[in-house]
Amino acid sequence: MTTESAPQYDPKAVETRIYAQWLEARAFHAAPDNRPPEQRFSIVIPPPNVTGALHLGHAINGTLQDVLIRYHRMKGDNTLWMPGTDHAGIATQAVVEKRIFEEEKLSRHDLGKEGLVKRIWQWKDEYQTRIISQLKLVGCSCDWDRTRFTLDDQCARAVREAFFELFKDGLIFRGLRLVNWDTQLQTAVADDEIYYEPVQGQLASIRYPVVGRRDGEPEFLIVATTRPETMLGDTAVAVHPEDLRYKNLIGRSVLLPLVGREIPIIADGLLVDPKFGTGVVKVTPAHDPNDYATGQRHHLAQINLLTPDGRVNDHGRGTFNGKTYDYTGLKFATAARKKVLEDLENLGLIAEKKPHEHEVGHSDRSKTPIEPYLSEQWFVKMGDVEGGITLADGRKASGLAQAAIDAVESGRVKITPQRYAKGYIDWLSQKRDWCISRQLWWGHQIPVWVASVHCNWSMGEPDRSGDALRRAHNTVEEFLEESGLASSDFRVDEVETPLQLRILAGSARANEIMARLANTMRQTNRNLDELREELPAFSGKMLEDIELLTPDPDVLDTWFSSALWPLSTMGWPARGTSDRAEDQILPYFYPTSVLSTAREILSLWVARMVIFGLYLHGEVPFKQVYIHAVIQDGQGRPMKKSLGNGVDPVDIVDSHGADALRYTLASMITDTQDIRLPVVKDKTTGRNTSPRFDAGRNFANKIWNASRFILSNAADVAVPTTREILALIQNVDMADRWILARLNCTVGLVEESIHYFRFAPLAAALYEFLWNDLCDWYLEIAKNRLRQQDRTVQAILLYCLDTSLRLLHPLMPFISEAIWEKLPQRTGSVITAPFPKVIPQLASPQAETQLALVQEITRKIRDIRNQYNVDSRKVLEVTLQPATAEFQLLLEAGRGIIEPLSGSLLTIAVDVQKPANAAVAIVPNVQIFVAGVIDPQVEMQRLAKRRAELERFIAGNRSKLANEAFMSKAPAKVVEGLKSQLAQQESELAAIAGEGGP
RNA sequence: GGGCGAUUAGCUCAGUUGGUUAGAGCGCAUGCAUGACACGCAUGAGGUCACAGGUUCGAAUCCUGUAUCGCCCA
Repeated sequence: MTTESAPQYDPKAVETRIYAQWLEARAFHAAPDNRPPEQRFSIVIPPPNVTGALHLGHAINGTLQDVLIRYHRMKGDNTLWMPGTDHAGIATQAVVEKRIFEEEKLSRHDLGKEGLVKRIWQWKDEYQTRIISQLKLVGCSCDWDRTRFTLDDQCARAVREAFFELFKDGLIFRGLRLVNWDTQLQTAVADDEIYYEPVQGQLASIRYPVVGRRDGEPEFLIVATTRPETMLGDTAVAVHPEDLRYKNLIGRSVLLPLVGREIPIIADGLLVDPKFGTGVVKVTPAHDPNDYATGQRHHLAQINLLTPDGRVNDHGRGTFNGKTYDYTGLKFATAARKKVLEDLENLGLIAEKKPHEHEVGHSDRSKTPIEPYLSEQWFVKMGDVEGGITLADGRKASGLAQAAIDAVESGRVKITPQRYAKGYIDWLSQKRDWCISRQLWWGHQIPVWVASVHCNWSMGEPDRSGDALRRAHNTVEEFLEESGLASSDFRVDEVETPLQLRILAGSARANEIMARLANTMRQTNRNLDELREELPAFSGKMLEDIELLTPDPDVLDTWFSSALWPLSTMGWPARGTSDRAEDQILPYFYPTSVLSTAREILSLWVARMVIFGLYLHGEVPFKQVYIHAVIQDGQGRPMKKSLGNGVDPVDIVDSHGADALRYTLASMITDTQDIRLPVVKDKTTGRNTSPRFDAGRNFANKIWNASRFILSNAADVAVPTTREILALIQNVDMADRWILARLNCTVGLVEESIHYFRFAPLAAALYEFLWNDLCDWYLEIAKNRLRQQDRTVQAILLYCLDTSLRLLHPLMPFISEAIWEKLPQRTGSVITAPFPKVIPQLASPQAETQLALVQEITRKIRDIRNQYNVDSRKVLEVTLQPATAEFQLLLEAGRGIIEPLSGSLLTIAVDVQKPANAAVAIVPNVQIFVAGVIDPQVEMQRLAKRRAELERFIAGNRSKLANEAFMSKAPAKVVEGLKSQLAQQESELAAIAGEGGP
């Protein structure tokens, strides 16, 4: 033990060492044991993307989770914090591609799929290491032994199983739908990966000739569009059914310029606003979401004009007025648009062109404009299903989305703050199918294989019901069974286009076998011997019937694996069948206790975890969702790389220490949705920081010094037990009683704050007790008594310190451990010390009232000293005149506090005379006279100010008490309070008047 | 367009079911090298609780509307 520690707390000197000690002690590791469910606590970390390093938002969430985790660990719960990272499909691929292009001028096509994926794995290794080391620097006590990655084997197994289960039950399907298409990365992207930007464009009005025009009818219908190139794919024009201008034309048709296609004039009240523009709208089902919906309503053809890389395909040509127009190969929204406009202009079919600003969706990853694109994708069916669905626990639900809605509405999952539940439910209520396929290289391959039936014998029999497919089907099943797979490992069905079978690999082994087989079949010179070696049962018969076996080229949306995170990290689909304790974590720790995350992924991630949890495992993934506030800079802008306003948590750990970072962040986290952190550039390091973190550093330093003081004054005393303290308080003075009551109160506040996720009040409770109560008052009171080696004070101080360190530990783990080590006769680590409990016998409202009076008197005397500029070393002669003998006793008891802390010598008496030339102050029931400092003018001012205040209060209170409505309706307690307050104010005023004040 | 949130001291924010004189930290002012701490101590100044109505004996708090800023979903 060392008591000669430095006068300034140096986080660098202890943090690394202490973290290593915790790891060494395996303090973060959790394994199932026989504790009952109510004594288990688990959190799965929202896995940070391996895209890049952590930012302050991660530090906030890491801090909050660690507070909960450390608290529950100390409470004696079996506590698991499951860590890991997310492969973040499109984001990571885009970042790595961009980096490789910048540094080596190589595209993904130059590297090839294998080459690129290898490079991304390198990137992932680097960033995962970095992310984990950052979390460690912040002090996070995750069970690192269990660290998972969404693309590792265990997670991949869960993904395959989940896909298989959903598919089997008809909840995954393939369909031709309009998706958001990134023409640069050439993949579908999710709605949340799109940002909208105003673009200065042009609104062109185009004339479509009416076919078979009759007298009195217009020659043209005029449509306005900002995307004229899409007209090539128009399959209708729409008017409002009630629009008298066009009523007669409904059911007729127009001739599509340039293309020469006759397209119908339809009536649609949803698409068309008759008051807007000409009241005629072109309909391009394959290139606009609203038009797509219209097309569905009216069974219109969908003509896709795009190639995957964003050029016009073969549909982009036609003949009009005897002339051929061809746009194939042109970039859709640029070159094709220009040429379409030119050609229309030449034909005299442009009625008007005017500038028009509109919002254009851009891909968040490639920054290029998004095109709505009609393509074949995989979807999870979110809506209600006829006959309902069966969840893994046997319960029924009308559909996946509905199951997740029910979970929140029934309270099985609680969302805090509650207002966010609405957004969750609203989003799910749309029950929109979830597009889960992405045309990327980085991600989970969709566990589906497509077998093309051999042409030799299928010729002439291309119908679905034909023998050919049935035979192929049987062959595949036979083969798979011969390969040693159970029928539960795969599924062959979904005959989609003639002569193709889909084979779903539902297990790792099935997937592996399919890959081997596909590989063999791809070879021109099929080396069957090699395959036979591995699969002895392989007869070769398959090759007669199946021509080609190819993997589905797509990967899964990242959120698919993220949605499985609570399950996959705990080993699902293994359900703890083995005897090894390590395999039992799913039944033991699932459902988890809390999920802490930011609001932006409430629907994308949280809702989907609930869906998969219920559907695949029959249980919600977490009982509580806590949505934390989002950090912004001082101007309320999000912290962004492009704005250069981000603060790196590692920089703050470096400059202020992890505890200061954690404390400061927690102190800012309230129920509001945003928190602002003024950001400044540090002049010496050039890095972004914030003066706000000084608060945390100062607090840590205060704790350090208070501890130093206590330990140096009680070095040879053991920390008393609660029992010893309870014996002691039978015979202690008011300050001792008071500080223990305050400590006890703080325990309650801390527990309550953590329980309700109120992190700012948690930080405030710790601060107020340690700084205000303990340091500012009790330590000062104790100083004299310590000089006399007062054993009671020593014991109480050590008891307070010990309890405080435990209370502090969840929020400020390093410093609490560093000081804990110095506690006399203490063994072990604070990380596993029992968390303090509220002890009713320690509460003492009486001591709190008594000390409040003593503090008030002390402050009044200090105030007078200050106002009169009396040297701090000069001892003041002060007379206290209590209202009653009872108060006289109280003041006598407080003498030992007031005198040293105000630098005064007290005379206390009920019937004392006010000394001449004394400054006066009044607190309830006590008059204070400070002798020998009077300056009539200053005194006059002091009293006048107070008198004015009093008169205002008194007037207000009197009028309230005179108000009959108030007296009859206000609760008695309030009236009583007001009356006694008024009495005090009146007596104080009288006292001031008695002084001959103004 | 729909939903949600914010507006309280110079700055960043508390203020739990309406009830005594609206609080904190930083900053500011004054004084202080005091045997834990100047990353400190003591004291103080500083507020028409965005605005306008309403409910109530009583409103920062509840209701309605307005303004400004922001977020989420389309």
